[in-house]
Amino acid sequence: MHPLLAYLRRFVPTLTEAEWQLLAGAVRPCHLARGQHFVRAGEHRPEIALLLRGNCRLYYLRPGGEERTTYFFFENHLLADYAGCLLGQPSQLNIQALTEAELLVFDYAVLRRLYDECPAYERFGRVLAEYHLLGTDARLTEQLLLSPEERYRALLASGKTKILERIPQHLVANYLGVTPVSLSRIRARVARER
Amino acid sequence: MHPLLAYLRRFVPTLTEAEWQLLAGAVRPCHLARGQHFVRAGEHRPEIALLLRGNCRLYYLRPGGEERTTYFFFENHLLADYAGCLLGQPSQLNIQALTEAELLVFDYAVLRRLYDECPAYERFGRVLAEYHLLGTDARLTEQLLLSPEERYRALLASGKTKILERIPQHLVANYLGVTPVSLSRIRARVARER
DNA sequence: CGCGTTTCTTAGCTTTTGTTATCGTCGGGA
DNA sequence: TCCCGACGATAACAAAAGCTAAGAAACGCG
Repeated sequence: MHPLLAYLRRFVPTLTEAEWQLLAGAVRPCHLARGQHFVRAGEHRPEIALLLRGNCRLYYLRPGGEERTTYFFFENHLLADYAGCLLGQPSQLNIQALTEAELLVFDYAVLRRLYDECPAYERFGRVLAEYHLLGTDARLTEQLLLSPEERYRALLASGKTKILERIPQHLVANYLGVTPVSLSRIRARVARER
Repeated sequence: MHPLLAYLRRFVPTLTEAEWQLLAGAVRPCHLARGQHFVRAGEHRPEIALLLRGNCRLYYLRPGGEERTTYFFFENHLLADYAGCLLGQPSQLNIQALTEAELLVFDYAVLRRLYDECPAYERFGRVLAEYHLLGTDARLTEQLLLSPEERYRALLASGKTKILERIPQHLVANYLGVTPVSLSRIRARVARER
């Protein structure tokens, strides 16, 4: 099965072949070299991409030019400047390939039109937004409820081993909301007590 | 105009009177006394409420029984255990009235059925989730990018004066992810330098 | 009006984090 | 093979936050 169709059906199991064809023609492959950007702050890039292979990071530039990585993308996840798509504004964020990456890309405008023309896609849009809202909300709650050390332990305990296995530690530190030095100390503390 | 209809039309301007009638019959008023809960952790309460008057807080219970407030609701905002509605699970969170409050309530099951039966409501569900996702995402980003003092300054600079004017400071501290004592020090620092 | 609760500030002390810098290791590229 | 850059651990110091406690001010309620 086409990987994007499989992705859509995870959210809308009833999506028919005919409905899929409404989007299929707009999909094009895309390759990113390691270090290459999918979108940079200031650009407007109203495109949605399914990551087939490799991984990417989402980061912001702080005043002074310092980078802060807040999210990671792995195989079979969507990546996009979602806020930029919804608001029609330039991106605030940067998405960059951490490894070579293969994508399937389509214009947000196509999906937006399908929202009007086909209820199955409107449903997809709803369920997708709901799904991401749950994830973002859980992560915000974790930030507000847990200390840095507790957040690191929670990451250890959670199923997200891909982050710890495949992402450089100083980026994981950003993701947890601490400095790389601090995460190194936390790791030493946690390791010591076992 | 009925306040809930006005709310729906902020997200779906084309909603017709006939479509509104599909939901209108399921809506009932609800009153909360100061301190009373709309939902408590452990309960399942698959209901959506529009807050007409008063304000409420959303908080979690940490191990040990300590409360951590992470969100505030004001007039003309929806409140619900959204995750519990979507997942059909008991609530992880608590929503409590900080003042006397007037609500309009309807069952999530009704909205869920309208998703299937009426495209206008499916659209409402999508746009609502997208809107909340943008807000939650912005707040998560703020947590990851800004220091506590920067977050307080950002709250001062943002339009959310209602939070600072109408919410006790120790709850605002929770909302910003710091202790009440620490927020008091931050305020002293910020005030000193002007 | 008076009393008690809530709210906020301040202080002293401890713990953690941020900052800067150094060092060792690893890996890719010339 | 050599060199340079990226990555991570560690140390020393400064800054900030957490914790506990005490006191002042504001508020609600009887």
